[in-house]
Amino acid sequence: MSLNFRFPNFRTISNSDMSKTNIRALAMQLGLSQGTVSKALKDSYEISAATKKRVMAAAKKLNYVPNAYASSLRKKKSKTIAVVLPEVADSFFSVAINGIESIAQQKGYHVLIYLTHENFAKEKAILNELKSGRVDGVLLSVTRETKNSKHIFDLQTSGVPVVLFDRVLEEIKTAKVCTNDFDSSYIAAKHLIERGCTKIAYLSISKNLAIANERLEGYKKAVRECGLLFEKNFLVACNNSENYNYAVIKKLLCSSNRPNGILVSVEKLIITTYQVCNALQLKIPDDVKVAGFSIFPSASILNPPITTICQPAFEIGETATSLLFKILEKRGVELENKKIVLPSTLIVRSST
Amino acid sequence: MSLNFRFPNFRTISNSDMSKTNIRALAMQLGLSQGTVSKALKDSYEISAATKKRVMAAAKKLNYVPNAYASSLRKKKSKTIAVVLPEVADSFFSVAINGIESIAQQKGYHVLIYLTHENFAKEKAILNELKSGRVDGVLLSVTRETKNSKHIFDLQTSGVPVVLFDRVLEEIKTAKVCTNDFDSSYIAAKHLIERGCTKIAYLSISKNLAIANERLEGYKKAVRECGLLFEKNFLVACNNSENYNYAVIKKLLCSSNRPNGILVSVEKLIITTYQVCNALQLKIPDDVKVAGFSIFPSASILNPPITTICQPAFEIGETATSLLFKILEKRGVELENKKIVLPSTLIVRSST
DNA sequence: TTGAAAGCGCTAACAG
DNA sequence: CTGTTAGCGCTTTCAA
Repeated sequence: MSLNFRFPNFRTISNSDMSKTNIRALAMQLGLSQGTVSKALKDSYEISAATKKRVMAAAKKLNYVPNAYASSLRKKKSKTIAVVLPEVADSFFSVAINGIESIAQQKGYHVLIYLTHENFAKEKAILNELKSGRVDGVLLSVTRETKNSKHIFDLQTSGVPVVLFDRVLEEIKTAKVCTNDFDSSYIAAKHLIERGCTKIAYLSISKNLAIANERLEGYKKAVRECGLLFEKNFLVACNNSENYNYAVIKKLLCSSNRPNGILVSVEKLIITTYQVCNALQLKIPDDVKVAGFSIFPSASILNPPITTICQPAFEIGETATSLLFKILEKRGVELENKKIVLPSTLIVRSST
Repeated sequence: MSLNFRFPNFRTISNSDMSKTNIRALAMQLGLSQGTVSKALKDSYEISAATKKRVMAAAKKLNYVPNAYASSLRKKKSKTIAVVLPEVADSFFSVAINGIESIAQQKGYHVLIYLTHENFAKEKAILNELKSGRVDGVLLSVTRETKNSKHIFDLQTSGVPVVLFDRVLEEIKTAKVCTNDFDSSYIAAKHLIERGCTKIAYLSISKNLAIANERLEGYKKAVRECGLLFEKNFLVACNNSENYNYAVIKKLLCSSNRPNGILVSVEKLIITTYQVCNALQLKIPDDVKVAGFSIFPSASILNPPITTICQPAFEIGETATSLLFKILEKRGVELENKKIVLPSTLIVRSST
């Protein structure tokens, strides 16, 4: 008569059969209860050292990995956050994601990523889905179409904290992290003026976005202060279409009253601007000086190297994520409505 | 005596109380069973049109969003995939993520993102965690340190399909999507030779990565075929440190036997190469011609515009994801070990 | 120090 | 067509 017969629950521990080991199987193998195993695995003080050791060893041997969703369901915590943003093929956002991921990984959190592609309806649908308990919190940078914030409010109301970054919305009561858009735009415009620009155009991307307006206002302030003439055609509204943007920038630079300075409010448009200048044989910086918001790694090897307002993208991502965790850890009720501003830096290069 | 008293389960439908509505609450409000509500919500043929309508209306009114994890737990499907890759602040990967996300969103799947930062131990830990049932499948691009593939095999064995993209591992039996690294490297090297380069250096990033070796071999073949002399110092092993890379490239270009052509195997190193050339006052393409693997959006406005081997990053992401879904939908057992090669294109610009 | 039992919210088989 | 029931795998009282 074998030992196995006497203790039918004690089977030789082996990982040869391919069924996914769950805590019940593990407990059976060990001749312990699920509860005990569960506690042992999380190193609970209630469990004896010997048992813990045995449990850990068996878990390792059987390659036991606890089911994430069972645990989430039970604990009502998902250890997951969502990042919702317009675009990832953009230096700013991809570096920001890096910052976000680094903090999340450090905290043992998982990161879900959702791209809105600047589509408000999609943003709404995504945030609505996130009420499902899938995530403990959300990091959001809104689309350029987002005016209304009800969808965000609803998500918060359903118990999911939201932290806004970069493209923030003032009206939402929560922590926000962004850069000093107004000031840095002002500084950049001033810089163009100092370098001799008398007619400065501004390339914008959105009428709704607070940060776009901040940048616009910073530019306007500088222009106004210096008493420069301001033609209405100097304000160029760009959008998501490269062809369209190329056309309007070309029109700007072909006009009889051509600007001699351009402030570009967003990275993508810098490329278009350079391309138009090349096509029109306009020399930067001689014919027209260009500065722009960007964190191009290639800024220094462009032709010519471009003066940039460099945003602290990584830090913005990190900070927003840390803030979110503070809220999740309930250490941060007082963080509601806190706005953290991480300054950009003007890096002067030969384009101005 | 009120109706409410007679039918205590019938409360007026309202969303005023803040408790998160679950299916039970919804069912109670409606005076139906959970099962019926569940079926009605998924438009089951078993349920009458009238009931469906009533249920849908109430769900909407109460802002009911089903708990994702309860449902995942029950169905043993997470509707989630993971993307595991070295880096996101890199044009190639960020565009690939775009492709991935677009297909996933279309299929109603969620995307978890994990960065390994070229760290093999991290890759192992991440893949191990993904045995938790958190995801239905994984898209993986390995670190440059990854030699061993046991961790991947283990994940597959635990029932999670893995599709490799870009940085693939031949030994793993699964679907793979990459570009024609060997051929395009060969073509680029040939191009340099046609443009008059007689001494071509190659900047590499990893000894393990299959794709790095493919690129290297393509280069070698071209050099060999054309009978060019091959100095061992023309093979420059770069790594993750910008300073180090700058130093070795500088050394290369300062050597008495300076190459007059450089093939750069990875985007980041292009910037360093340009910077070194600028610092040394070497003229591209006169003193040295440069071509590189890259999908820089700014390639055309560099000084000079750089000849690139342009990888179909978006399509690689899309294709890998579609393949993964085929496998998940069990339509793809025969896809095991299928390798899809999406060709890169050489875009000749003034750097050569 | 360990075990038993209840239940997170949902789905799916089976009954009615 | 609708209801009942039994779990998915885990954690957490509470009892022993």
